[in-house]
Amino acid sequence: MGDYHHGDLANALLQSARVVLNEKGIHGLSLRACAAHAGVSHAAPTHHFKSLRGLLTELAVIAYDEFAEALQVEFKNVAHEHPKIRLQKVGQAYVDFSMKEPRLFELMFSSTPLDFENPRLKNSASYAYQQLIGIVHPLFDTKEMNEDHREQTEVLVWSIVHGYASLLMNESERYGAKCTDESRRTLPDLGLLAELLG
Amino acid sequence: MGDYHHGDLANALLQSARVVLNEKGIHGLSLRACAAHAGVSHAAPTHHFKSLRGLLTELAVIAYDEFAEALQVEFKNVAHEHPKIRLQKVGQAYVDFSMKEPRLFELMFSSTPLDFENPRLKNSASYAYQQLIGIVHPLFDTKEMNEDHREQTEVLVWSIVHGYASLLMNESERYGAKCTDESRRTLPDLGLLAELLG
DNA sequence: TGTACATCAGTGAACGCGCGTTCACTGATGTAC
DNA sequence: TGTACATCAGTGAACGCGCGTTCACTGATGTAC
Repeated sequence: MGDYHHGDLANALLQSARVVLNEKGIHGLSLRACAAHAGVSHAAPTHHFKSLRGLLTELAVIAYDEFAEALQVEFKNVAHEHPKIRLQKVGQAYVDFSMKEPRLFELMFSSTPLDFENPRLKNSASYAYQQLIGIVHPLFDTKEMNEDHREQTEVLVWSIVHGYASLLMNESERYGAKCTDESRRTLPDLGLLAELLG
Repeated sequence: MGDYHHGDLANALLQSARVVLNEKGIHGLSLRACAAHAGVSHAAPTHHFKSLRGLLTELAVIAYDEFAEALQVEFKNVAHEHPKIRLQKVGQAYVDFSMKEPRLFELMFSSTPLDFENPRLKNSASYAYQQLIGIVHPLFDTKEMNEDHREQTEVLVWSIVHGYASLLMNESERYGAKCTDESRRTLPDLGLLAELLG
């Protein structure tokens, strides 16, 4: 049992952190809890992470990478669809991720104290953003729109899917998973907005 | 100084809670911190709030009420405008509130453990929601849309403004207030979406 | 108007809890010769 | 191939911190008579 020299405790701790995160939520996540789950003394994590914040930051890197990956996969799945369909489907993938990994989603987007100066986190976060925004670009091909308006439109699109995912998460956290039935999990047809605002 | 019998300590504690919330954030908010700020012994709050959760819930009621009030005021200001302008402006009021009171906004919408069984909170929260959604209704007058589609459209509109406010908050929390310059604080023209999606 | 007394609000000491952090330590590893 | 030794990873006891909660208490209030 003298498991001195774990080999890759840093990663083992991140795995444990993820489990603890899912079981107890962000506020139940502590260095000691991770150490306990990894079966290691509570002082061990300090050798690998400066602080809880450091560990959370590394976990957020994983979260953003998986998130970007999920968007990327869907992006490829719908490569040959009409741009509007692609937007709708990748938007749905965004929402799906928030439901499949609510705690990771929370970690990325709620006001958890992460170290956004960390270059790896910066990278992963902005890469994930690019995945989403990349979806909007093809839609512009047939439009005449100046650069400012393009940017604003991108942010609006991001706002829709992000807002929908956030509201859905609030709902399911507050009133239980019962509310998150199929119809709620489905991002409504964005064409409805064209109808309303047109 | 023997300030026995404060008179209205419950409200004083809520005021203090608000100050502490703004100064130290949600995670710095504790019953003891509120008591200290109110100049009262740390055991006093228990006489008025069952728990920290109870106090946060009461504070959230205030937050939702002020939020609804802000939307309501703007709603009246623009009563005679075209429905699309009204939507845009009330949406802007939503975003403005999130910038003016970021901590209250966080309290309402982040995964803070509030007691959503509390009838007063239920009331205030759903009332605030009605304020926003009420804005969308006039837009339907000239449209033919079935009930399902109306509901979905309402949620989409809510998602836009909520998502925009959330992303803005993330940005300013992470990178400081410098990023929240005027142009960012302004909700982009929703007509851009009609252009994109139409 | 005055006194007795029940009620209520706030006190302050104490409890146990989980936390991050520190520290001297110990045991495993791998390299130098 | 074998031995000495530096390095490194994990240990476990200890520290101080802020927290919510409890408890017997005390002082103010207001009502009954």
